[in-house]
Amino acid sequence: MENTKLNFEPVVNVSLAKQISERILESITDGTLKADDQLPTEEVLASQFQVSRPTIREALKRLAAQSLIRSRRGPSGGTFVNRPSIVDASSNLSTSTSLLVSLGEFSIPEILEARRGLELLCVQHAVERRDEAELNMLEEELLIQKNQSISDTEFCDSDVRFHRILADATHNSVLQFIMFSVIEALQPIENMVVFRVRDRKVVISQHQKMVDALKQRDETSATEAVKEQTVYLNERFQFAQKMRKEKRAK
Amino acid sequence: MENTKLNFEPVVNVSLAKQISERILESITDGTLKADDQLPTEEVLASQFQVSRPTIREALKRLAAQSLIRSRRGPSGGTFVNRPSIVDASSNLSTSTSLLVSLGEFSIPEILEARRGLELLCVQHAVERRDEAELNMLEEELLIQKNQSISDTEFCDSDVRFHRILADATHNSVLQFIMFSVIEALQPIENMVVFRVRDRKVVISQHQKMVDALKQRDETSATEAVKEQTVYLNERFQFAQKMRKEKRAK
DNA sequence: TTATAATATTTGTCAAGCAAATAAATATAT
DNA sequence: ATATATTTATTTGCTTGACAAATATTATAA
Repeated sequence: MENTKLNFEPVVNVSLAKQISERILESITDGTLKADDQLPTEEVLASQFQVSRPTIREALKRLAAQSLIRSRRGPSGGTFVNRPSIVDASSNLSTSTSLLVSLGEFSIPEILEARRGLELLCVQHAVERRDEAELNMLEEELLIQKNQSISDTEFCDSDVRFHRILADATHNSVLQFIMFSVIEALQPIENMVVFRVRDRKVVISQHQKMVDALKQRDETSATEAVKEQTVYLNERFQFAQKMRKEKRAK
Repeated sequence: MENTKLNFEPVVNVSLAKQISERILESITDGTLKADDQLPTEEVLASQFQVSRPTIREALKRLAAQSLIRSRRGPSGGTFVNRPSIVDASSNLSTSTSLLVSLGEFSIPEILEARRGLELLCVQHAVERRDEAELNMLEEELLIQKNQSISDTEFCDSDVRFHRILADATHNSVLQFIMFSVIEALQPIENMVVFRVRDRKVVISQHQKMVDALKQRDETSATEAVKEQTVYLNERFQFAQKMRKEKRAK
């Protein structure tokens, strides 16, 4: 028979630092701690939580790793709550996505499929909302890409920027947030696998078609260009894979 | 005139802990450290990096915060590299997305627009790839939702699960990854703003339509259902906002 | 042979203090 | 009187040394 009187709370087997970081995180999410608010000094926190300073520091480092807080030394220094920027969150997302990619949790076809869908989504909105500044920036990148003397790395960097501008042109920060991370995390392997074999000119012509379509607010044409590029990348990827297989067979 | 001889490297002004965590992260991303590999003990790391143990611990905590490593005490204990799971990465993403949401970096219309696009993308693939198990799970959730005696919280939880199954049915782990986080992070505010006013029956009928469409692999109907739901949620949101405004005017 | 106890190893935590950065207050020189 | 340099106080950054707690291995005893 169960003893209903003995309804103990589970004994915490979580490190103090983790508990503390979670408590502070809670204060941030529930609004008790707002952006740019100052936390008590480490010493005060230590006495409040009844732990030592190193333990407090470990807890703070956990939060700093997520760029939720920042610290500065000196008087009027201390630890402050960060205004969480989309850029910071994106870069965090990128690193974890990159890791998932590099450890093979995502397959290349899956990635290409996802990118295709997301990018189609982006251009649909971008066609409606793009402004002159974005068009100019896209043209600028195109100019860089057309310059045949640039290195592969420079070309890839410009490619990433191009697609980021495309995401910006949606004027939807949620889509921007997702696309920033996805592009940055997924582009490297795309390039590694696909890029060496593909012809820059084809990619440039597809980019040109996108820019033209955006200029004329022609959704059909923009969509077509994205699809063309995905198909092309897919082909190149298949080809690269076949090459590798043959090389291994030798 | 510049002295080209004096081409100093910039003096590092980054904390030791951060530098160390970055070095270890590098080892993980470049494959030197593989999943489940054991790191040297804290003491060894301390002597390798020529710093104290607390500093090493701060560095490790940064990595632990991103669930990149885990630690266990005792002999044959130590610190190990985590196999990065999509679930872990998703939950990390969710927390940072939630934060961006709660601090108003994303507006509700933006969120709804993004969700609409992403969900349309999902059902397009789900229609083709869904299997019997997923259909059954969706039906199960529908049954729960139809039960009028459940609480609002239970209904919302089921709603989240429903949309997660929808993402699973794409059989694309990249899309799953993105949708898991987006759904989890964005649903709460959707519910907060939208749910109290909306009629469960409408939502259920939309869900039913999605399931039916998936069953018959009818993309048009599935797409329609998603659009219907988005439009409905948008209306409810507008209404809720209007209500609040009038209340404030009183 | 099996159960129990001792032991060694490794992370978790603490204590106390010095180092370094930095803003504010103070002193000094012009 | 103003500008500049110096001191000082405060706060994080980091170190040393130590003990506690968990836990696998080994040794011991029934």
